[in-house]
Amino acid sequence: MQRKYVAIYDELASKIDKKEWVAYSMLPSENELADMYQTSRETVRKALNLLSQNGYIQKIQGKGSMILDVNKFSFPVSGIVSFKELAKNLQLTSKTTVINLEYIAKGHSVYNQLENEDYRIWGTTRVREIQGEKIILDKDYFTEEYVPILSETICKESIYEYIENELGLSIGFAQKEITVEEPTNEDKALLDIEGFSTIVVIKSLVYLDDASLFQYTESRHRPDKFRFVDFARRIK
Amino acid sequence: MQRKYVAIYDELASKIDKKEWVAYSMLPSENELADMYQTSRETVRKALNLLSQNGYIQKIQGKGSMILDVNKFSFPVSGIVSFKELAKNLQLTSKTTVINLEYIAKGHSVYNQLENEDYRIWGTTRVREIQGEKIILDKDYFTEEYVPILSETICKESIYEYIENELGLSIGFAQKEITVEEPTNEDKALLDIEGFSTIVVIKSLVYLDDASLFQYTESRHRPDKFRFVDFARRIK
DNA sequence: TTACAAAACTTGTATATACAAGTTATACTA
DNA sequence: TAGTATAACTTGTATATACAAGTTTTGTAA
Repeated sequence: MQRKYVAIYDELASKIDKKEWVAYSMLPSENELADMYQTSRETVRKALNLLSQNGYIQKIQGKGSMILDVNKFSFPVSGIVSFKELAKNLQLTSKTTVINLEYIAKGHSVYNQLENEDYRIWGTTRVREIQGEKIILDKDYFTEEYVPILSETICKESIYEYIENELGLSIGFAQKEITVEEPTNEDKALLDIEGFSTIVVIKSLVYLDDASLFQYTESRHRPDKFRFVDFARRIK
Repeated sequence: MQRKYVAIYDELASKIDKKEWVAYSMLPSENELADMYQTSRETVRKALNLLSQNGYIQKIQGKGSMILDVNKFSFPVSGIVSFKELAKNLQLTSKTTVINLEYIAKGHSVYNQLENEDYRIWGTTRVREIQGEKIILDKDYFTEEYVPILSETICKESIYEYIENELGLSIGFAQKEITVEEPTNEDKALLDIEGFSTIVVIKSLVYLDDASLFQYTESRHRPDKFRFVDFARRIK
């Protein structure tokens, strides 16, 4: 199915991103949009709810839908985004070096994190260079159940692209935790962090569409280059 | 209006929070829930969408809605939550000291942050103590337009409670940015951060339901006590 | 028993209608 | 002119129907 409401969402979001529709002005009314897209009001409302959830608009009863300034904090890094997408969006020169790619020995704590005993676990360590500086250390773990084969070439390119396009897996959601820790010896050896006494650590559990636990990741960032942007709605 | 779908959401969310319904099991089907609550399937689906957005369930086409483990990272601090709610939920002994409460002189950068020239701006600085340690420095700024009166008593209690219950303002959404900075002299003077060379800074722009910009906040945390938990869905 | 097809479930999308609730413009009255 | 009531908009909620699409169970045939 084409999914009309997603198509409408994409088109409206694109117009807001490209500033064809300027912030603080009003969207056409739901009935007007329904006419424009030759669809029903309910279908338009599904598209508008997506826009609202993602911080594009604020709906005001009786008045209409106001377009928000998505660039207030310049660039949102929230959600699940891969490093490659990120670097491309920010137009930075970036480079990925694969430090390590191997099966993790049984008994390692990731076997608990991934709640898995039956399958072996792939582990890979990668250094991310931005503008020539080694800024980020990514440690990713996958169960062999979902990712049977993993090569250095794939790790150097985009693992997410491989997983979604080649393996046909569909990523659903992630639980993330951000903390600040002291650098480990590995951090000090692999990253350019002279003079820094802390590291920002983002631990993620990533799940597929069918809610199966699939990946555990630790992304370790030099604090001066770390920035996390979030959009949150008040729960009523 | 009673808003059936919110009532259903609250009841289901509560059962999952209290673990009356256990993680990884399935919710009753949408038709069964519609029967149970004497309502239509569409109304049930609105409640389930809220659950899905907030990380309570994963919907799987053809199978049903799986209950997720909300306590995977133990406690979600995402969304817009006040310090008082937070401390209560975590059952910590906490104390708030009001350092400062005054009008901010024109020319200060918050007049730009709040995009305001016509009204004066309230500024308050507060220290948050947890388990006897001075951990968090909160600097809040409000325009006089929406908050005409602010007292030390209100700041010592909950400003949000005052704003929502007394002033009748309805908070809509917030844009947040998390970064790591060097401590200022003020941080060093007011917080227990001997031996720490970094501070986690959360800058927030808070908006009302009608999308009007209302508050600017800087919440400055000692890094060892900082923890941010997030739930993110993959945008398809 | 096994394999396959069909039926009976599940959630997903699209449409239509009705009325409630909030805002704004209009028209009327004093 | 000023104020007020009304009408005409806006979004919000609730319901019903139909069919698409994915999963599981059931029943039948080999």
